[in-house]
Amino acid sequence: MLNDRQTKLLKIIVEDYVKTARPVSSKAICDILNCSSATIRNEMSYLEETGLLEKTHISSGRVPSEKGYRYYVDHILEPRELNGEDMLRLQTIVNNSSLMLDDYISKSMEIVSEMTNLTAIVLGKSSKDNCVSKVEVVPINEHNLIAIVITDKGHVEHKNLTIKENVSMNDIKQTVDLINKMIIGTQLNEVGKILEYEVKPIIARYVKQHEVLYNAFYTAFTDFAKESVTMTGRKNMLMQPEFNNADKIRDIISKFEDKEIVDKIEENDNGINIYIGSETEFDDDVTIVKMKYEANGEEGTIALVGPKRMEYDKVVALLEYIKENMKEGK
Amino acid sequence: MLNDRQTKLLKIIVEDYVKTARPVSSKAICDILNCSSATIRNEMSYLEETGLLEKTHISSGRVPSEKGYRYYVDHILEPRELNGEDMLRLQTIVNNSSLMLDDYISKSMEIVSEMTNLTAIVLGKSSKDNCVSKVEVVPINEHNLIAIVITDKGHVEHKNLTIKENVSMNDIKQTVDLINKMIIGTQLNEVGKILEYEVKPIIARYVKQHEVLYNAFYTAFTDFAKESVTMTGRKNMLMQPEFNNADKIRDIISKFEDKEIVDKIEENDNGINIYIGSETEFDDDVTIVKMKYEANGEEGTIALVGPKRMEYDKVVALLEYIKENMKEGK
DNA sequence: TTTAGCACTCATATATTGACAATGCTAACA
DNA sequence: TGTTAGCATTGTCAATATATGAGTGCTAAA
Repeated sequence: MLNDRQTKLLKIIVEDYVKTARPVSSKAICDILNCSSATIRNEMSYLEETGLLEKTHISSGRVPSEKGYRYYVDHILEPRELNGEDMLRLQTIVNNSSLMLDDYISKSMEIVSEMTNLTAIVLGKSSKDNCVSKVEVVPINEHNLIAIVITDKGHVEHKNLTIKENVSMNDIKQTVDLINKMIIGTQLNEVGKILEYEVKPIIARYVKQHEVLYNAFYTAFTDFAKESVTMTGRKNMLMQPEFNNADKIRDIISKFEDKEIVDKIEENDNGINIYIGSETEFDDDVTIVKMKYEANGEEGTIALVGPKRMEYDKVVALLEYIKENMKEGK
Repeated sequence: MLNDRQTKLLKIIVEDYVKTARPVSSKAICDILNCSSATIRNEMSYLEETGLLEKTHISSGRVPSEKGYRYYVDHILEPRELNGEDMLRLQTIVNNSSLMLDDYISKSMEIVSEMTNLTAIVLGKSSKDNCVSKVEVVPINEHNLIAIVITDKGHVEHKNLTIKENVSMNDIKQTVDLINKMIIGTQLNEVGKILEYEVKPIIARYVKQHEVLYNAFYTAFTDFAKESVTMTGRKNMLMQPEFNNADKIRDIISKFEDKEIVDKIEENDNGINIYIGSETEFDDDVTIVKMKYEANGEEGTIALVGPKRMEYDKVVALLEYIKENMKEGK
């Protein structure tokens, strides 16, 4: 455990380094803590022994280590009060009552990304537990149909179906009616089973080209499971000095293009979670701040990605603000 | 105009430089052209006077200038025959008959991006000239509806509508029926007018809360106009050595994030168009190869973006192959 | 426990050097 | 007239040296 002065010191070093991106020297701190640089150096070397600080080289100033950031986040950090300007920008979105939840979230995150210079990620609301509330089929021409599935939480997915053989409009209608009858109210991830074991046997009896039709719908439904990921402000974060060499940037970009890695962000518990450096499985210089939300029975995850050296207090405050204003029903 | 040997020389230099990314020396060419390096140097210096070649420094080998690439593309380039492996990979997509046009294109471009190490862009089929073929509204709960618009070419867009005041289900149904009656067959970019001048007056008479409903639908339709842009393989192109400094990469990434710049690619005539360096309004080191297509009455644009130093012959061959196989109706 | 002072270390910037890869030019040659 | 050999010239690249300054660790004294 750190004593009062050590805690203050760590806080100062983290926050100064976050601001300037330069190792913090003992001299720079004297004034703030009212003691000489030598005293600071003594304390610094203790914090370094504890593993909370690091030097970039033997005679450099100190930089927070990963453990240092972790300690800061766990024990020192308190959400910063939002400044008036930021508050105002977000407020206009909160107040726009014609926005539905999804739009409220993506718009807010766009702004947050800009305000923090971080990359904002909105992970597709996991629609697995959405229930089918309507299936619709619209013919485009002889061989093409559009299947539309709507869930009870307001998500819509559509898929174009191509049917090679001639299938009568009547058969199609019959199939759709049947599907509607059998699977309304079913959770999306259950639909596959029901189609296979309950719907298929029946249409096999009544519908002539049932194989063709069945396959078309089956692929349509299974495709709906895929989740969407949207990102904004990739460039913002890459402007940070920790990403000032080409290979580093390329690496980060590659990671972003690989959806699997982005998806991994989602596997964790509720509230705001902060993953620092190696904890991210992404990059040792990167921190990911993640928040699950639940509103109107719909849940999702938003995340901010940026250098370890980020304004944790501001980020947390912003996310909490978004969550706060989401609860009030949209 | 270049004589035969000069033409050959330019071709060799372009293709060698494309392959190796290193300035081409006179010595390296002797063998191919059966003459001494001095002779090559004489020819080279002529091509440099003409502005087709450049040096990176006074004693370096030669590199094609922008004008050199332009000359190569205009007068020398002939589409390379696709190699068996590439052909095969694309063929599997061509043969997958359950794919509709859009999917065929995006899947093909994904593969092309991988094969060429370029960034592939599929620009949203300009749906302006699509006609509305159906409008549907599905209620989610008291205050939220989903409006779905389907066009004759099989595009589907949907939008969640929030309605603050209490509106009766009956009013909604009436409005939707009316909209359906009035605007089916109308081009998307005409819908606005018809809504304003023909639909609005009528629902104003028959529907109680017409303002609320009308506004909801109006914003829904106007939003549909927005076009989609998808990109794959950004990272591929950034691996190229011309983008090996951080600022350059940052610059390119920023450009990609700015939709306006990407959209600009679209404003040009049919067939395959190649924009080199400064012609791109993107970056002097970048070439954009763009192809408009039209199939089944639907048109769109695909583009490949990469360094000027790209395999033009391969790129052209691939795009032509895609276009060829698209015509056969999907 | 704090502090002043000093030796020490390392990053950063700049200059120096030699090896090398090309070129341009000139003069000779076919 | 076109081609070529030879050589001086030029700039890149990598390795090495040099100076400067910022910051530390340690010690001894307050």
